[in-house]
Amino acid sequence: MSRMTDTRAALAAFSALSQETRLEAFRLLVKAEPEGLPAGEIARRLDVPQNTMSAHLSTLTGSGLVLSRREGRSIIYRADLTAMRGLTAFLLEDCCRLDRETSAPALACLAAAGCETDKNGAC
Amino acid sequence: MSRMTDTRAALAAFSALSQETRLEAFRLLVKAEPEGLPAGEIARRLDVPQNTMSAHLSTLTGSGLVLSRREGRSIIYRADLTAMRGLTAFLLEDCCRLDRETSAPALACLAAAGCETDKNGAC
DNA sequence: TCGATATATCCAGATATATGGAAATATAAT
DNA sequence: ATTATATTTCCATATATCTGGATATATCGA
Repeated sequence: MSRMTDTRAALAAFSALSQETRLEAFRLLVKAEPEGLPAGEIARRLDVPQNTMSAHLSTLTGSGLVLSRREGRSIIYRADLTAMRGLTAFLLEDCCRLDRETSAPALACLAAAGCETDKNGAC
Repeated sequence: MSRMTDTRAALAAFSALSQETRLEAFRLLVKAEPEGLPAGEIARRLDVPQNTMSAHLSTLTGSGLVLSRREGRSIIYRADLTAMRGLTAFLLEDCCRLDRETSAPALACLAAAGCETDKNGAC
């Protein structure tokens, strides 16, 4: 399920990214791939109280754009590039009116253009 | 200025697309390219009161994703595919960490993959 | 077990957004 | 001029979101 199948997921993703702190956090996490970052570190870097940041991270996680795992006392957050790719595909299918069959190679094309690839070869 | 240069524009765009009625309206407008649709028609198709729709269209216009022009008594709304492309590029630069120079051909690549092209050959 | 660290949850006030009735504006036709 | 049409603006209410203090939970080390 790497594709944003319904509007629901897209709405959640857009909503998550429509808040400054969350957008910054997400960009931070994308840059921090694939290691990810602990919640406290994110809060510190963005200079936001930890509980406020925690609420935002929860929103990001709920939107599907971010994943988390516990590691000792820390909780490590990671950007979910697959979901990100899905959101981009959703946008492309609207913007460029690409259908599913066409957008798949289009995304592969982006991968070829230099972006990070996962095990499936997509960006 | 076809590129989403700062976070401001991206935030406004994400915010505009994070509401169901607006997302539907935007998708409708993308499909209606390049003719566009009058406000009333959009309201009718989405079954939303015209003043409510007007407020949403105003938000979309303010975000830069949608353009409008008066035509007689009607006001015709159109999706701004250039802005749309900018938003996609913003996403790609985060997701795939493409820089400006790389994302340009990547977008052209998408155009080649079958999407609509404008006079500059981008999708 | 106790204290320290990392994070989440609870809660409430502040702020922003969504919604739609009523009235205003702009254009067109008669 | 008057009336009909298309849309916006005004305004108030309802709803959702943001924020951060206080507190709870979970894990680790001594």
